[in-house]
Amino acid sequence: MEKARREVSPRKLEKQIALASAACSVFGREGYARASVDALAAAAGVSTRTLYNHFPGGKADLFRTVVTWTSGEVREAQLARLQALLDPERPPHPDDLARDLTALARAFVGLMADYPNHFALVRHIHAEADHVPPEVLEAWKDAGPGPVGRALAEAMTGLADAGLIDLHGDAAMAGAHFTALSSHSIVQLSHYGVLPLPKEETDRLIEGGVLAFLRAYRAGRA
Amino acid sequence: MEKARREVSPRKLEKQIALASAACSVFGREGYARASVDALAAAAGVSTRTLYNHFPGGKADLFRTVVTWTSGEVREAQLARLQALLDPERPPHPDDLARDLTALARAFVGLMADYPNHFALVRHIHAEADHVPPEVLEAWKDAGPGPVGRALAEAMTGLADAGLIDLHGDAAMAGAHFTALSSHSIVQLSHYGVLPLPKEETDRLIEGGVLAFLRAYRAGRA
DNA sequence: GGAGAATTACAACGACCGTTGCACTTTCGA
DNA sequence: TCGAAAGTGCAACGGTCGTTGTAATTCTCC
Repeated sequence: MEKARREVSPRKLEKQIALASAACSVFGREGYARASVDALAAAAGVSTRTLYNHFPGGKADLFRTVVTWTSGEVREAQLARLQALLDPERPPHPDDLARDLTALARAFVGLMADYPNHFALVRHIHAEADHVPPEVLEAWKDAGPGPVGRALAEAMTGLADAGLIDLHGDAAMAGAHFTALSSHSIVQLSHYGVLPLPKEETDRLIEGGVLAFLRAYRAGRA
Repeated sequence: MEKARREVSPRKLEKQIALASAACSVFGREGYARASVDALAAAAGVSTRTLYNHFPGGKADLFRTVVTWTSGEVREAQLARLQALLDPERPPHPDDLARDLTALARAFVGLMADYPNHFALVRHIHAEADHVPPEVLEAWKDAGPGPVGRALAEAMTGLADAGLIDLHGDAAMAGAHFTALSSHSIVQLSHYGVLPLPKEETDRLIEGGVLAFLRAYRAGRA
């Protein structure tokens, strides 16, 4: 958490991170309305009063912090995986394209299991979009889906430049179709990662999605 | 609403429908936790007390009823559109395949605009899956996504039998890929239909999705 | 060890909520 | 027209919640 909420001593930062981390779990599980301040404080092993000392704005203030913080965390993880598996500078060998794309899809889907609190929180943001302050919504979009979508579009452009795929005129759409095909069914069936889908089923859906993507976007077709 | 909650007089039924319809709007906008019983009653133009007369179980009872009722409504609408646009008995002419699939995708996306309350409610169900009684979750799945997914798979099988598409071994997955490609981006960008996406952009995304689907599934390819 | 900051426990407040009981009024069919 | 069924307004209950104040306690670092 490189961006401190308010320029403060390292000791305060530690507690604030503990609070934000615990709050992410509670907000994700309960949602904003149901999450009581007492529960938020207890989850961080902290008295209610110190929560208000660190976040003068109370529950809303903490929520705002949590959203931007966790969104940044997950974005970094996602960008790292994308960079590692599909570096635009070093396109894969044609024979490895399917394998690499499958690995990328698996990595994306795996994020839901690695950051369940974050994605639970995002689901609540989606549902309560009307009640979330617009600035928070913007912060989330800027910290999460925005950069990732752009990076994925870049990666697709890289693959196209290497002659591996045909963008059919729209790199962003190709990226969106990749995530749609590789994650839509899994998100649907696993209730956004809540229900544990059998691993073999997950693999089958991912592989099917990647194959469909390649049929639609592999270079050298009609 | 052919299935009456409890076998009752027509007069009661009318009020119960009014209550359920209004409650769908309130629950969708506020979520379960935030929706107050007073607000639910007021939205139906009814006193709090009569709400409890019709739904002895109170808020939870009303919520249960609303979920199954609206899910059934939307399912019927969706099945009707699917039947009208892609009757398995009468497959389209090959030249019309792209046009018909585009129309179907447009119809599916249009549902979100036609039943905004329902989809808002579904979003809340997704987010609060932990707090929704399992029976309600099951009722929703049985009344909504389940039959629609099966019908779509059937339609895909029909297209394959007519030699129009190649299922690549899995009709259900083909159907899932169709909905993924045609709706994923729009759902994402429009925040589940909350933000009004420009019509031209919607059309562009739908058309792109259908074209990608056809590249992946049209018959007579490698 | 002691100054000063940080944290705690505790009580209290006003507000809202879900639910119920009761007496009263409206509605509607026979 | 009458009588039962349905609906209403109101008050009240126990409960939870967000938030704040205060005084006592713990921790950290010089």
